[in-house]
Amino acid sequence: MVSEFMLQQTPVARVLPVHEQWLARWPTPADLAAEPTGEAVRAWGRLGYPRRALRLHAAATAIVERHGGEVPSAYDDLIALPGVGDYTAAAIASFAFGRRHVVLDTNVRRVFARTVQGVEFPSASVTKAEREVATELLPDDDATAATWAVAVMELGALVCTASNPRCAACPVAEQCTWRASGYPAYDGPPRKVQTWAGTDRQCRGRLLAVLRDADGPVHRSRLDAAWSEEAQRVRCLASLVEDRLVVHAGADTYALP
DNA sequence: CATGCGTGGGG
DNA sequence: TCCCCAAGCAT
Repeated sequence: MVSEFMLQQTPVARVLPVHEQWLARWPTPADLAAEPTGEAVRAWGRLGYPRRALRLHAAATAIVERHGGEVPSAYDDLIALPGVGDYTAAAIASFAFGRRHVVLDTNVRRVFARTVQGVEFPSASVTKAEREVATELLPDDDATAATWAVAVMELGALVCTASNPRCAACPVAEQCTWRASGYPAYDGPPRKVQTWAGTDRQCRGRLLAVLRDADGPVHRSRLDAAWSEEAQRVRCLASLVEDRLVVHAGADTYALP
């Protein structure tokens, strides 16, 4: 569950060391739930999207309150937890508990887009037809379905990659529609790339990094020095407070919660 | 359904 | 150098 939260939009290589330290410090949900949320934010480090740290902490708290401290195995219980959506609920139920679920992440979607649909990339959002294909291909029994889910996902992550796929090493290359049709280039709507320089997201990251790297509360002037554009800085600090990633500690000081 | 939300590595 | 991302979620 911890790894799934961390892997939501963050590459595996960057997750590994943080995941290891996290589990050494908080081996159970109760251990994490007993800490202030700010400790989770600090331990999250530079994985990005720090709201995931708050959600993981909130999920740990909910697990203690609603499930006796044990991570639930049922999809419906999992998806009811903060920060757990369809993918994460299915992944935990399947990978950790061996249940039969359609695990549909970006890697799996790409594998099916190529092998079944014959296109280079899947659509921007999951379609009904796409989910039906994934459901139909899923093996019937729990154990085989769970193995299938992790196998297809690894295939997408390691072989059927977004760029420079290693088709020579692909076990289903002979069955791949995209390959059979001569690797037609992607011709859908342009895939959106998120801007970064000068955005609120960058500003928030800078501000939070100051607090993360400090031992205790920091003076407003330290935050002022981290971002020169005042209106944006003020707006972003307010949004961080609103998001509970930062608290107003004193008259002119801020801290992690 | 589109948008906002971090970060640093690789092509 | 610069661009494109990488195992989503909540709103």
